[in-house]
Amino acid sequence: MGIYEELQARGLIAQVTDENEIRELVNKGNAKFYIGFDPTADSLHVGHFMALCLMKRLQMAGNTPIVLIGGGTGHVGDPSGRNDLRKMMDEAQIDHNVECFRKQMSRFIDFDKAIVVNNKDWLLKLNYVDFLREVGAHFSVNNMLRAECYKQRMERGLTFLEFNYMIMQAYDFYYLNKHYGCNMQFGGDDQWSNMLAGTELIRRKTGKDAYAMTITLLLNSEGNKMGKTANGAVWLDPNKTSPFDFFQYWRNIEDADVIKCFKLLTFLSLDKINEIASWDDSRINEKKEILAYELTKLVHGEEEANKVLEAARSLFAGGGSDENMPSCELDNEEYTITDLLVASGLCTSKSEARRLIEQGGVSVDGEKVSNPAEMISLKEPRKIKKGKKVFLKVSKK
RNA sequence: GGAGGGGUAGCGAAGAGGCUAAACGCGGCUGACUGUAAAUCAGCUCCUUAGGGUUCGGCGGUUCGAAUCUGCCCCCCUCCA
Repeated sequence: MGIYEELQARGLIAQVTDENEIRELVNKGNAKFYIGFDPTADSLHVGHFMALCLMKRLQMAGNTPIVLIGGGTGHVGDPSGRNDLRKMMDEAQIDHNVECFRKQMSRFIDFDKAIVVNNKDWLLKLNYVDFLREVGAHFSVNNMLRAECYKQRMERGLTFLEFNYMIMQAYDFYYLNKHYGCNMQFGGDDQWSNMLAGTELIRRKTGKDAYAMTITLLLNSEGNKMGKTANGAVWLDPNKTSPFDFFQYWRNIEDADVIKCFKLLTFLSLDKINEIASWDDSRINEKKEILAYELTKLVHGEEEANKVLEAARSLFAGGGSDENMPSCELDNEEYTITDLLVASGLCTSKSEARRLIEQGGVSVDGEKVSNPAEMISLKEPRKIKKGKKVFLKVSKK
């Protein structure tokens, strides 16, 4: 089974421009492919993670990845927040984000065998009129408006800036094709029309074919994007999403999504995954634990994954060591339980804390607290439980 | 540039002078049942020193009283140019 068939079997492939050509290129290790990442935040998230895994898989099969970081696009800023021109990221912020991306990516991608580029190196230099003549002339507005990505925006309104995004991305592909011999682009399924614009541009400018393939979006069984929580994305940066929370996110996914996540996100072999899938449903929790462990290991390393696994087990299964449970340190020696919840960040306001206590959702060292004014001493570290799944060990600094 | 329609809690959306801290839905939280799942059911969902305080794009005005009326400003949408 070639890598292409493996990707297919895992359900990673959403759309392709030319299946036979792509299979041939990829299976023989002749693909020089790029995936673009816009540095809109200082950490990658789960959505990027799938793309990185794909890169890694293809790299392991002998193909050459090109990581394109969208420093140019970052400069333009996210058009959807267009009344906030001031919020536009400045050079330093973008460079910072780019650095964070590089660092996180190095865990997945072997940079010695990969090419890393930043599209600001060519996009920012473009001359408007030259660009229009060389590139803009090849695009039909009529066609562009028919593209799904714009159709959806047509009702809400579309700025000229946003409208040009497709052309910029197409130009990236063309540029990489010309200067690096890049013959393929991968991206999320929502990028499909932008990617097609690129293959089209290359064909028109050079007469050669280039290929595009999109990755399945990570959706749960209800059709919502995974990797999002009420508090935002699930980040790969341990300072933004702690390894424990990261682990718990996957530990708590719906039953119906478990095997899909194994296939799309882990590096376990398909044989192994099929074996796990064949296990009886009574072992569903075991499956989830393996999934969470594998992903945590990929993102945060084996040592961290072991710690977190142990912490989760001891918290939920009882017994074991509490050494690795999430913890925080506070200034004072004594707090009311209400203040403690706020000071530790478990609640955002005293009202919320009080409510939680009144509803019976808080316990300290295993004992339910019902009085919002109860004093809690931190002479010894205390174990706070909020709801059923949130644990925190609190101690004095 | 002209005409019209809008901006209400995390989101969607009611409310059109006091009965409104603001219906309803989604989302979120807690509890029950479970398997750290889903579904279901119940409660909660601005802040608070529990007296109150501060909210309905922004700043003023009218009024005993304004999310509701009014002046200006900002932003969004639709149509016309």
